Amino acid sequence: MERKKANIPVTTVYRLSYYCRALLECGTSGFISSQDLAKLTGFSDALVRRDLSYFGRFGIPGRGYPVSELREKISRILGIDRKWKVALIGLGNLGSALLRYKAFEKQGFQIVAVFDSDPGKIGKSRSGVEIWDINQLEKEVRKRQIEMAIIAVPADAAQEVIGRVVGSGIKAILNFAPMKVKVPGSVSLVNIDFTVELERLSCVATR
Amino acid sequence: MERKKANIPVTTVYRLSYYCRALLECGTSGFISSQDLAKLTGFSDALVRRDLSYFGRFGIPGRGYPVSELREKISRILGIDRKWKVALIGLGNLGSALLRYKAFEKQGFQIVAVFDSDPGKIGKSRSGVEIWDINQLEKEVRKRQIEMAIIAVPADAAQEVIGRVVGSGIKAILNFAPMKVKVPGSVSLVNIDFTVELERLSCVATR
DNA sequence: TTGTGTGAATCTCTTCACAGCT
DNA sequence: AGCTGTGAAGAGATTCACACAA
Repeated sequence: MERKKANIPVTTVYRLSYYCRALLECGTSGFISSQDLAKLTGFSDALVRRDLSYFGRFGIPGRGYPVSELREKISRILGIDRKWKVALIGLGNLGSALLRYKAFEKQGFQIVAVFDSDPGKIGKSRSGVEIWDINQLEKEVRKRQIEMAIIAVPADAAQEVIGRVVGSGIKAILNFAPMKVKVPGSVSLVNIDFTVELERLSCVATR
Repeated sequence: MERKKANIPVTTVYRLSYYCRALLECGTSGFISSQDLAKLTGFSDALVRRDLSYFGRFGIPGRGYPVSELREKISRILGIDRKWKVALIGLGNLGSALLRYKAFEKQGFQIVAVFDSDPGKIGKSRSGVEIWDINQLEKEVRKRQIEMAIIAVPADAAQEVIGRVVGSGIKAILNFAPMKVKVPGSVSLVNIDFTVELERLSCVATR
């Protein structure tokens, strides 16, 4: 295990995504300076250098960072230098939209199974993916080696569903349910809460 | 204008949403302590008190915070003590899901017009909301007094669309397009970027 | 006695500024 | 000359701890 990330700001990880995205627009051309990468992403050049320095010394003084190499390094750090098999849980409005959302697949996040509790949906398939009863979760996760779950169920079902997901051995959860769910420390959880973001917007717009 | 918010951490605003949500589960019962509110939300009690203290002295030593009153105060601060008229821009997968998503309406965010560039959609209506040509944006915003926009268009269209939205006089934008867009300082912008969040998850899960 | 509100300490993140590498 | 990598300073956010109000 080469990786040991002690004091890396959470905000750094978040910015890495933007660096990576910006680098995709730089072709494979030779080098890019922290200043240029800063301009492309809207952060400061010092911050770019600091962020990258947490993971090694990728730059060459007087030149900058080698574009392709840096992109690969960041991809590796972000864990997107490979495919992730993902279970989508909840096939309501949002779940259906996420299933059809092509950007996930393009980034290497493949939805390989959908789970729902509606008997009218179970057994069918959508966008080429089979829909399973949530009771089959553990079995399918094992069989298909699913490593990540996207939760798109109503708030009142979220905690129970997440309990099952954790029980199935999945260690990475993206939760869209507007609800503070609890998971063990060994499980990574990222929340996307539309309502909270809307309220944040409404708050800053109200000042 | 009573409001003047100098040094309030951005994170505080975000937590207010969670406090508000937790308070909804407390009925109208008398008082709640910072400790109890902390337990309900997962933050520390000192943080709860600090957060609330930015906006006034709502608590009573020895008792706690009056539940209903606090809920009202926070709603006012968040700007959700009223209705917001919202334009949805982009009626693809995500846009359609957002239009049907009931939680927005329930929180007082009413989608009163949809805009798209697809001639096949323009002029029709969905979920009881009319679909307009994006060229009609300025006119409709004025006519309906729309104050907020939700952007659900592809990344490559986002900056142009947001330019138009800003031009129409809207001062609050929730952007789902995976793209760092620029807006003038007078406009509030909140981004929800699925890909960035997925990568963040993949990163922390990879360590 | 209980629990708020808040200075002071601590911890975390960002910027400054520059030595040193190319 | 140009740009990285990084100590040190600065800014920001959180926790500590306690005076004081009910």
